[in-house]
Amino acid sequence: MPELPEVETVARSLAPLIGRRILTAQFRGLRVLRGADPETMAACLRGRRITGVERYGKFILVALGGGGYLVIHLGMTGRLLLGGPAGKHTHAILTLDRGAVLLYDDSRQFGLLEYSREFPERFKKLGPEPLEVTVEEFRAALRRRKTRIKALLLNQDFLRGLGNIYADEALFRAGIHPLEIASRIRGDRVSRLHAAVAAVLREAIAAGGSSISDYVDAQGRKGFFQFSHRVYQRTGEPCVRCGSPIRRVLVAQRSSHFCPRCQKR
DNA sequence: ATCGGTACCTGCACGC
DNA sequence: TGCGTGCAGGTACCGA
Repeated sequence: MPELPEVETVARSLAPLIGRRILTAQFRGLRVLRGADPETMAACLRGRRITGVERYGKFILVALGGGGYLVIHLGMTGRLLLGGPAGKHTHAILTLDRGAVLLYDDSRQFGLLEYSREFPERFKKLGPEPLEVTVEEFRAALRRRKTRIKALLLNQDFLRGLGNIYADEALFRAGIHPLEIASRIRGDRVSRLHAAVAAVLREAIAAGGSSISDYVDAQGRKGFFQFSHRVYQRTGEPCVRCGSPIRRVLVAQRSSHFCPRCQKR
């Protein structure tokens, strides 16, 4: 489900929580706590006021009054829902004042919930925000890497927030083959890729993200950027630009979709 | 230090 | 109906 545009949309949809106080926190599936003790976690949250909700890469950072953060990563199938009944895959239930309830659902349990007293240590190694990185920084970083460009775009230490959908879509827009070696992308192609990444992310945020199977924001609304995908999961369909059938290759064990004619190596 | 491969989990679509 | 296979928005960890 969640890459930068989806996480941004979810974070925005959590705005109604700002100013609310957490009354109780219950945990069921413990895997998403990654070994943390559920009682300790609940005690860290109980009685705290939510002072802000922001996105950092693909993470959601819920700031708590008096310091400290609830750090959330949605993994592949995580959902935050304001209200609604708890289901089979509900792993956390937070009750808040004025009757609000926040559920964390995650069927595959690749997501993460943690409490952090300080700005999270794990954030320090992440790369820049793709919507903030300058073309000069982007160029310099590309030059140092010998890996395939698709794998690099997925690497959160390079840029924080891109995932499989938007990496494929950005490469298509820039006319770059997913197997191209990063350091061999030079000149105009670098600026084209830099601009394509920003453009596809901005458009996707404006569309509320891509709802591939069951992604919804915290208020249950679907995104509609899936209707604007040009290559992602369009294997065999004609390229919107040249009509060639879209192909699929594995790069770093992830499906990569591209047009063999518009994206030559 | 970097890189690619594998593991982690559940659900779904598909062919038989 | 069921069974096996492959695939899915993610990251951590391992060894080369």
